[in-house]
Amino acid sequence: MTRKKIQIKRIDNTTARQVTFSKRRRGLFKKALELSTLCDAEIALIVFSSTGKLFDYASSSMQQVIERHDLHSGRNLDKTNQPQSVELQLESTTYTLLSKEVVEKTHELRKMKGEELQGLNVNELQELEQLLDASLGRVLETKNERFLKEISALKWKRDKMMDENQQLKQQVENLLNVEAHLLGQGQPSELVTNICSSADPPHQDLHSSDTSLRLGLPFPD
Amino acid sequence: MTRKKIQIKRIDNTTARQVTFSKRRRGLFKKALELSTLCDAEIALIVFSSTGKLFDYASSSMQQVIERHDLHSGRNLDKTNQPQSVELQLESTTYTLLSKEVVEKTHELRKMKGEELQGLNVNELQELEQLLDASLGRVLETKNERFLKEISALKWKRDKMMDENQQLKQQVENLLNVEAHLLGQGQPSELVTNICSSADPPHQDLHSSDTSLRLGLPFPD
DNA sequence: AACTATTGATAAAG
DNA sequence: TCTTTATCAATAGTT
Repeated sequence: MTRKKIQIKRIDNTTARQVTFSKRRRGLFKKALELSTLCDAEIALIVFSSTGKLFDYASSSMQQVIERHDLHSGRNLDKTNQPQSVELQLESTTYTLLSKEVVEKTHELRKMKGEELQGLNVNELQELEQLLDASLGRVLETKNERFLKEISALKWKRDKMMDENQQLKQQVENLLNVEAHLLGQGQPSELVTNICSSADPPHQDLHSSDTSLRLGLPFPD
Repeated sequence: MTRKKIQIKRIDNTTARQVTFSKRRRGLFKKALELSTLCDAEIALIVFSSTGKLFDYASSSMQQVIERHDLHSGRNLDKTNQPQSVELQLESTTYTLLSKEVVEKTHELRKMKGEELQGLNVNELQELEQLLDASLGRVLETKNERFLKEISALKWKRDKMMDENQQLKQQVENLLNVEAHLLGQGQPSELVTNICSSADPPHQDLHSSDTSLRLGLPFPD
């Protein structure tokens, strides 16, 4: 479909899979809407992501489309007799699966937090170590990016402020010159000298802003 | 979408509508199949043409997907009356909770694996870093314990073997003495000297067993 | 999240 | 309905 043709088979990389899911899901729902609009069709679309999140669309009402579908599939094993047992069976199956998933993910999380290492052999510990190390690396990298970004932003702001200061100083000087001229004096007043020197930052500050003091805090601006 | 762009609104011409329906329906089903395959999603698609003909697709089973969808939408708008509604309501609630838990844990796991860091601010990254660091520390500690344990066990075994060796050597010597006595010789034979020296480990081996070569492998004994 | 080079889908025509 | 073809749309890979 684009930069390269892809095989239609499960995408192993989790991130790539989620990105593709997001893109294609939108496309699919758009197509469903277009078909129902263009051709006056009644459509229901149900999608569960691999993480279990639900997305759905129905041109009319979901319940209506499903009932119409049930009628078509010759399923009139209706509601009043013993059908609920089948129904409940299905529900409990789904429920059981979900429960197992929760249990499994909980254990995995505990292992990743180093809280449940007893059951692991040395090989598994080694693997976990590598996983955590890689993860930590990514976290540090991301944090680093944020810091560098913040530093750039602050430097830019600082430079801008310095420029503005320069202009303001110039303005003040000009105004003082006018004042001096009006008063018939050749020297600027004491007051002015003080203002200028206190507004002028030391030069070494160019490479050591106070950003370092804020590391770890969310962007304070 | 081709020879000319079209408006997404009902196609009035019946023939054209049917032609478009046919083409787009195929496309839609293809996309649904691709999405479920590529992204491991559970999908159900129901389409009724304007003439009332049914087309459907489900990645697993239609009933299963519909069931799951019903549970998600926390429906108790059931079929008969409202007797089971209390029961189903409870199940729905539990189901919803479980589903949310799965989604939540999935995300947490992805964060811990460093695969989903975009949504985190610097503070959260910092916390995650600490968590991973602590976890990594515990894993390393556990691994260390295992290694030390293995080393102790091996040292103990080695010492035991050395003792046994010593005893055996003594035995051999005694036997040789007996032999020498029987043969009327005062010196032990060449053979014995060789055996003793090759069985005697060098002293520095006390502190460098071959355990290091097995680091990372499960207890080889 | 935005971009873009490519592949894919499809409107119109036969 | 099928095929062809000119175009428009979706999206995989990349940044």
